[in-house]
Amino acid sequence: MSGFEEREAAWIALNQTRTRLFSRAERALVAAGFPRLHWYDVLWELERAPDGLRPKQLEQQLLFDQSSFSRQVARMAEDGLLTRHAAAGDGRGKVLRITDEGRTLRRQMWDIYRKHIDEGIAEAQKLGAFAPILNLND
Amino acid sequence: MSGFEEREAAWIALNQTRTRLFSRAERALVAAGFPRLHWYDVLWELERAPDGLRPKQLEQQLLFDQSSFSRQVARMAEDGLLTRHAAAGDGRGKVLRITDEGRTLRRQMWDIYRKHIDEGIAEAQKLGAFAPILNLND
DNA sequence: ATAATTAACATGTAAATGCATCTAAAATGA
DNA sequence: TCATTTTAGATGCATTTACATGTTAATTAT
Repeated sequence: MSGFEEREAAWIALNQTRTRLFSRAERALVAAGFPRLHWYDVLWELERAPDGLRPKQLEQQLLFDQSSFSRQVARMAEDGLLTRHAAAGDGRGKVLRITDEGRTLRRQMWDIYRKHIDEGIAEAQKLGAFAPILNLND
Repeated sequence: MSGFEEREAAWIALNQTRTRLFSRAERALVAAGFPRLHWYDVLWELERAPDGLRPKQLEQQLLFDQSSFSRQVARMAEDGLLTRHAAAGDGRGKVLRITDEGRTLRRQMWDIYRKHIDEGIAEAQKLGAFAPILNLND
């Protein structure tokens, strides 16, 4: 049985580990002239959806603010990373699809992101950062 | 020995769990008329430092951007949550100290934050969200 | 000692965020 | 069917962010 303090400790560990890795990966991406990680997330979800996705759907999945996401999509469309078609059967909506350019960018970003995930998780492990999470299960 | 794909999976789990919990807690705080969680983080670090902290130190610990943190501190000072004294022995620097008002706000925010940590971690556990992290250790 | 470099923090500015609001199109229901 | 409500997405606007740069003080090198 894990008490409350263990959940707190697990959260702190979780949060610190993720923040550190995320921050380093973003810095590396920006330093290499690439966009930030939330661009990556959008590209990744779109790449996994061959039939495209509705903005609302993606926005909720990625926990974006609605208006921010609307503009995010506009920026990415302007950069040629995705297209916005009118949604068949729903005159209000759009369907987003990744472009070849988007796929290429995602792959390039992944090369950097992957390295940081590998290093960051390995380091966290070595530092025992996951111990509080493991402790939840006793 | 854990291979690379396991680190990826652990990262995805980590990231999703933290993002979800963080997002919910922030929504709840804002809905209750409180500031966002990075305000909380600053207050918490200051509360644990009876002699105060230098902005640079805090900024690096919390992985803030330098200029953003400078303005963040200015806002919090304006709201009476912390004070900025000249640093003894360093004419360039400041020392930040939490105020009583800051302590009160932190405690109020914690009541909400704590609940979300408890629920969020418990839910993640129930959903098996930590499995990929546990898998790292086989 | 003093000149050159580095460090701490602030600020100008352009871009991003998020709340409130708007428009147009479904869905609901009387 | 026609009026009401809800939903998808865009946009105006004030706040926030982050890069670049400025200012002042400490450190280092000559």
